[in-house]
Amino acid sequence: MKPLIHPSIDDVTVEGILHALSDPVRAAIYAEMVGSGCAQACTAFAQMSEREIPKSTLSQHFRTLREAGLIRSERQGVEMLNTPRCAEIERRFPGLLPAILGAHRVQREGRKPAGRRKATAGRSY
Amino acid sequence: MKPLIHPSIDDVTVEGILHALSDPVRAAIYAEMVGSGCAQACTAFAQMSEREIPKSTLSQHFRTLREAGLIRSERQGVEMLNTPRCAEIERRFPGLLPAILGAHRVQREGRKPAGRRKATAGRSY
DNA sequence: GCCGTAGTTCGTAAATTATGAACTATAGAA
DNA sequence: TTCTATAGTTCATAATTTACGAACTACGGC
Repeated sequence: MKPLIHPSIDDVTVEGILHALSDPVRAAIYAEMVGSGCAQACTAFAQMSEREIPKSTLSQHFRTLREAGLIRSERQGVEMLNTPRCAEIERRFPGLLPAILGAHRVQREGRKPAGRRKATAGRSY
Repeated sequence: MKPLIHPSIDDVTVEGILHALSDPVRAAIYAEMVGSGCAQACTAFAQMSEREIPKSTLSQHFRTLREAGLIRSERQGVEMLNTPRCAEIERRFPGLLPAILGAHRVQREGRKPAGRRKATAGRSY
């Protein structure tokens, strides 16, 4: 097994991030990961988009997220724990992730009459 | 010539926007277009990325931007005038475009000691 | 060692993207 | 009106990327 590739934060590019998050499955995975707060195994996302996602595909999605610098993956026993690299990215591209995640949220919630999402100061992904 | 497709703002998706702007050429075109303030013809961007971009490719890039809802293209005499749909998108996905353009700027300017970019209130793409 | 779980890698089919060549639309001569 | 040049689009196809099943690797019990 080749060692996993985690780009240094300075090598993370906007293109890479946008590309990674332009796929609905990866966006959902990432949003869920950020939302839950704690590290999660890949399997946790197999049943994400109505249809079961094949594990080889899922593996590629995680690789894309990882190589875009969005997440860090660490083997923990038999499974792989993934954690978002929010803080680092926020330092490099201030406001980018909150804006993207916020937009995805707007889209999911579909133009609701009045959103219950106040603009809390600080990290409000 | 088929009539150009401009999605209604409600059909614009985050995925579409991210995908469109995840290409460096398109991102550069869009940034330039937003920066300049005025409508511009496609040809204006032929010499964008060091290497001359073939016009068929350029045409596809504009189509992608257009169908993602990022720009509006109108024939004006022999050429095509393109204008960004910033205001509409800002209303649908508040903060998304400024964040992306800002991040692209950070990347271009490459970690400068102190940026000369104050956080002006209002539209500061 | 053997088994089960969790992921990765490989090979190939399917989908996207890039680009030259041919075409369309428009403006301004001749 | 026809000719010519400019600006873009469309088409066909080559190159690149993505999806996913099958085979493989890694780890933790038993």
